[in-house]
Order: sequence, then structure tokens, then C-alpha cells
Amino acid sequence: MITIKEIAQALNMSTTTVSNVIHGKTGEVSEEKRQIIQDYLDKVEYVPNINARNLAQNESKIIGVALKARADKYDNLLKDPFVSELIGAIEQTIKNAGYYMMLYISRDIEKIMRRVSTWNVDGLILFGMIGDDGIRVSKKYKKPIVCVDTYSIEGLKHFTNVGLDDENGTYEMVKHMISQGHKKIAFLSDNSNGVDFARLSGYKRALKEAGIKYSEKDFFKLRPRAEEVKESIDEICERARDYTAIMCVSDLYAVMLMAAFYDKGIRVPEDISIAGFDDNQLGFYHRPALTTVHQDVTLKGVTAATTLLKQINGEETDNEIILPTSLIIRDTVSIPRKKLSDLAHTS
Amino acid sequence: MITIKEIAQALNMSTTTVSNVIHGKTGEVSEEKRQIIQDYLDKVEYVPNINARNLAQNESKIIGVALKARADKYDNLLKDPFVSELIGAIEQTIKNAGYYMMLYISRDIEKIMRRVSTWNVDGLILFGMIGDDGIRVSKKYKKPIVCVDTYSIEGLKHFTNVGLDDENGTYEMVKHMISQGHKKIAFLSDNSNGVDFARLSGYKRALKEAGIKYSEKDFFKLRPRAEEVKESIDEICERARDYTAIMCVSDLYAVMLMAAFYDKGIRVPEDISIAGFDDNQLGFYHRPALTTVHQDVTLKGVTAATTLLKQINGEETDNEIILPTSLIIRDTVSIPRKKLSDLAHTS
DNA sequence: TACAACAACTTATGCGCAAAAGTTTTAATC
DNA sequence: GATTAAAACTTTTGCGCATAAGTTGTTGTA
Repeated sequence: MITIKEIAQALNMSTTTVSNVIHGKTGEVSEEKRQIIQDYLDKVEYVPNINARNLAQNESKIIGVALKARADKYDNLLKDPFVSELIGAIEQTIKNAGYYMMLYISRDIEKIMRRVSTWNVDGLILFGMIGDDGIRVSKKYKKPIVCVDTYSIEGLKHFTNVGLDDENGTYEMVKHMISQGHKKIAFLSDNSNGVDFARLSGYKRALKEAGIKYSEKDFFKLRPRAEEVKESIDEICERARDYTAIMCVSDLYAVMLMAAFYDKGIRVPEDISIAGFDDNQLGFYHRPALTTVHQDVTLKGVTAATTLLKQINGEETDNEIILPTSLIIRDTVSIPRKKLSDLAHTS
Repeated sequence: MITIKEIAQALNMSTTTVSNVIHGKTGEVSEEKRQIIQDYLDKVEYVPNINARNLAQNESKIIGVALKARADKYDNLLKDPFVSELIGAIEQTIKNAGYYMMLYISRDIEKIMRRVSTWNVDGLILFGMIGDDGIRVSKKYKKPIVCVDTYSIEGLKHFTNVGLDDENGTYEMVKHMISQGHKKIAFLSDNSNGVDFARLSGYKRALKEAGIKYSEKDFFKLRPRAEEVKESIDEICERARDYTAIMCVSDLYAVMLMAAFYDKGIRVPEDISIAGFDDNQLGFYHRPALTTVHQDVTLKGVTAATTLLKQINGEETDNEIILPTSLIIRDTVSIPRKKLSDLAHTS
């Protein structure tokens, strides 16, 4: 690792002159010397030591990206293509602005914040719901923070949030189902927090608007742990007999459910209609192709990153940016035939 | 950001004493003082400035993870769940060893190496095939490098490689197909480099062993660009009429192909058998469930990370670590009925 | 009683860089 | 040709930390 000092000595100049050339401060250096130094820099392939630079400048050019770890809870959520698409979009965006990305996976907001301090990161993108506790912890750090898909239970609004119109997404889809003639529509999810809560709300609003009464048992709660999932899905298939359509909180769950239906000889959409949410490969290549709610994950990542970069530069940004969804009508939602329970004795 | 100096002043001690307590050098400090300092550290929630520390120690505690960008080439590969699973595994492993992860996505090995120098990273994990040029460029940097899934065309072996027994994976699968009675077996891929080359070789070996002659036209080359993929797949479906089975280089391609077959009314596995490679969600939830070659991506990530950590610590490691595959027999490979071309006039 | 040997400290230095402050040279003005 | 200003430099300082080198005080030993 060649240093500025070494270069200065070799050229018999001062370090400041070299430093000025490196930073393109042409006003301070004669063209003649600039050329000499530049040539030398190119020759030795000078690369700055960023630790020294950061220390001197009290900045880091690092953007931290913290993902809430879920791998310990569910076995397969880190395989989520959503995550890599989001990360990819963020990385591309910040790289173009000269920033570096440090990735951290944890559920512990305190640990995340400790790391933020340690590295003196210039900004932080938090993905996944941080609790209201987390919001409180994070308030201490003056660095800009942008959250992605974060809902506050207590309604706290301390950070910028880039989210999706989750509520409206399911609302539109369930409205579509209703327009097809469905009246018995269930909602499938594994919890009722954050994003799932918003999607549930949209579902309820559509029901209400159509004068359909929602009851607790219309909520199908999937237990996604590997050791329970099979049993849980079977149970849901059983409960599904009284319904003609199921609004799933994600494409993954829609596809999981359809696989179970297939195995039991229940046809989609002839016997029951299914809709997903996210619009990823899983539904796109499924046959029948999944009717789903589209979200633009790349846009989400880019938006989160550009918003954070603005804040780092001291610009004002909206406090909440809600991206729209759109309906992708494919083949898994059709007109209702009959309730599954009517088929019960034919199979 | 409170500094050691400030703490030392507040406590009327020297910075060295404080530093010693921070580093647990108990031999140097009396228990009494240690307690006082420790309490104070806890109270003010001291967090070291890692830039200063790195500068002083000439290390970084950073492990760089470079992914070869493919998003510009294909539109959907950054959505690959493989990537997030791999990253997740690496992150978890290095975090436990006290390292941080800097993520970089680029196709340009020079840029990657420039960053490696800039940040003085302690080690690097390269994912995806770096060309032989890349190997030469990287040789200049003395830092340990571990590659994942890298094949050298020229047979260069400069870095540790964590790979998969790709060749044997397809070999076993094609052998399985042959044992089911298949004789006309095609291979589907989008290129013939690196991993794909190895998988192709295994396929060829199985054919050869069974006395089946391989010809160029048995290689189905998919053009994965978004604007071409539909046409390309249709063409492949047409060529598939002369075959009874297709070995696909990935689960994704298997599922894409099956979707196209479905749309054309061609049944899997009744009319044609399909096998994938990777064993991800796409095939797992497909119906009929995809017969495929399993690889343990998490293990790949963990292995790469632990190997790199060993090298950083100066330990010897194997130069090449090849992980095994296993056959996952599900429902898309069965005995051959007849060639698709025989069905041509019935539909 | 002298003096090692060691424990328990403090002072001083340097990591590589940026930038403030200081110095010399050159050009411009009257 | 003196004065001033601007250009083109250099010297110095400090970012926060780790650590080498130095200092003091205490104990044990002959």
C-alpha cells in the first residue's frame, strides 16, 4: 500500500500538493506539477486508505443495510428472492453515489445501532418491522435512517418510511374477487403485524364495502415452522372447504397452498380461487399462473436508497413514501363454482 | 461519539489504561481501577471508532463479498434466492467471528480489487466465475481470497475454491433417467461456461457410459434475455418433440420450461420427463413436484466463510473444497411413454 | 541495605490522510 | 520600483486508537 507521503517523497513535493491533485483541486496546483503527480499516481496505482480518510474527515461513505434476521424463526425466509432484489437495487444506487454498503443481519436493534456507531456509517436502511422499542433506541443516533416496510404499532413516525400501499393492494384484489362473484373469501397469513396487518385491513375493507361480514374464522393462520407447516397447511385445506376464494398474504403462501390443494385433488381455480401478493417468479411460473398483487421491489430499493442519500446531503425528503401496487390478473381467480364442502363426498 | 481520551480525562487516568481495560488486558491494570473504568465505559456506552482502530492496527475486520452482477444481462437473476441464502450464510458465519461484511456487486474484477485495497479488507469471497484475467489481476493482492463456484478455463488454481460436484450431480440424474428407460435426453442451459460446463460434462458422461451418442443438437441453448426468452422457449419446445427427457441446468429453467409445456398442453412427466438442478422453492412447490439435484447453499456459504477465516488466521486449508450433491426424486421424471413427435398430430 | 524484579501506571509516537495555517514566488497595479 | 494580491507551494496539526518506550512505586531476595 503506497501512501501519499511516499509519493510526495519520491517526487520531492509536499503531501498537500499530492493530496490536492488527488482531490482535483486544480486551482491550487500548477498544471505542470499536476501532470507529473497524476502520472505518478496512475503509475503506482495509488489507492487511498479509506480508514485514514474517514478518520480525518469524520465520515465513512458507508451505508448500513440491516435486515431483520428471520432465518432462526422460519427456515426458508432468507431464500426469499425479495431480499436479494432489494439489496441489489440498494447497492447499485449507493455505489453510483460513491457509497459503500455494509450488510448486517440481526433481529437486535441495539446491536445494529452499536454497529452504526462503531463504523460511523453515514446512513442506515432498515428492512422489516422494527418495533416501537427499536424506534426509541434508534432515536439516539443522529444519522439518517430510512425504513423499508415498517409499520409502527403505536403510530410512532420518527424515521422516513418507504412502503407499499399494502392495504390498497389486497383491497383491490379482494374487490376483484367479489366482482367475480365470490362471497366466501378467506385471508391466509402467518401473523397479523406490520405488512400483514395492512394487507389484512385492505381485505377487510373490501369485504365491508360489499356488505360481507368478516369473522375471526375467515383468518387462516399458517404456522410456518418447518416442523409444523405440513400439519398447518392440511388444517387450512380442511377449513377451506367452506370458502370459494382465498386471499394469500404472499405469493409463497399462495403457491404452498396450491401445492397442497393439488395433492388433495382440489383444482385451482375450478374448485377454489387463489390470489397472491408480491408478484415473484414463484407465481409467474406456476400453472395455472398466479393472479396476484404486483409490487416493484427494485423501485422500493432504489427509492429507499435515493431518499437516504438525499437526507445525508441535507436535503428535505417526504417522511413517508408509499409505492403503488397493481393487479396482475392471471389464471387462479375465476368465477366461483361451488363451495368445496359440496364436493366433499365426490372425491 | 465519546473517545478514549475523553474517558481518560474524565477519570483522570491515561488513555493506555483505559485502552487496556477495553482490550481485557487484566494483567496491566489493578482490579480496582479496572472496575471503575469498566463501569464508566458501560455508563457512557463507549463504542470504539473502528476507522481509528483499523488505521492503528492495519487491519479492517471487513470481509468483502463480491457478487458478479448479472442483472444487466438477465433481468431476473438478482431475484435469485440462491444469492440471498448464500449471503445470509456468509454473514452469520463471519459475524460470529467478529467480522463485518461489505457487499459489492460488479462484473469488473479490477473495480472489486480496487475496493479491496481501499478498504484494506482482511479477505474476500468471490461469487461466480471470475475469468482467468480476473485471477491474474487478483494475484497482486496478498489478501486471502475464496471463490465460490469458480471454474478456470485455463485451469489456473490460484485461489481456494468452494464448489459443488456439479459434474457428478447431472451424471447421477441422467443415469437415473437412463435407468428409467430414457434414451433421447436433451440438456438445457444458456451457456457452456463454468458451472454449466461442468453440469453438461456430467450429462455427457452418463450418456457415454450408457452407449448413447451425444450430438450438438442435444444441447438446447436458452436465450434468457427478457425480450427473447419467449421465442427461445417456444423454439426449444419444438425441438423437444424428438426427446423423452430434458436435463435442465437449473430449477428455474426446468420450471420455465414446464410452464411452456403446460401452456401447449404437453404433460410432464407423462409426455416428457424433466429434471432440474439446485433444489429450491421453485421446484419444491411446483406440481408435479420437480425431480432435481440438491445442493446445500447454506453449507456452501458457511464453508466459504469458515475457509476464508482460517486463511486469515494463517491456517492451512484445502485448496479446493467440493461439496456433494444428492438426487431428489420427485414427480417429473418417469418412464418414457413415447416421443413427443408421435403426439404431434393428436393435439 | 542494596537492588533486582515486577506491577501499575504515564508519556510519546505513529498509522495515512485532510485541511488549517504559514511561507515563498510570481504577477499585477499604480 | 514599491506595494499588493494572488498563485503555488510547504509545514503543521489533529482525527482516535494501539502500543512501544519510559516512569514510578512496591515487593522479595541475598
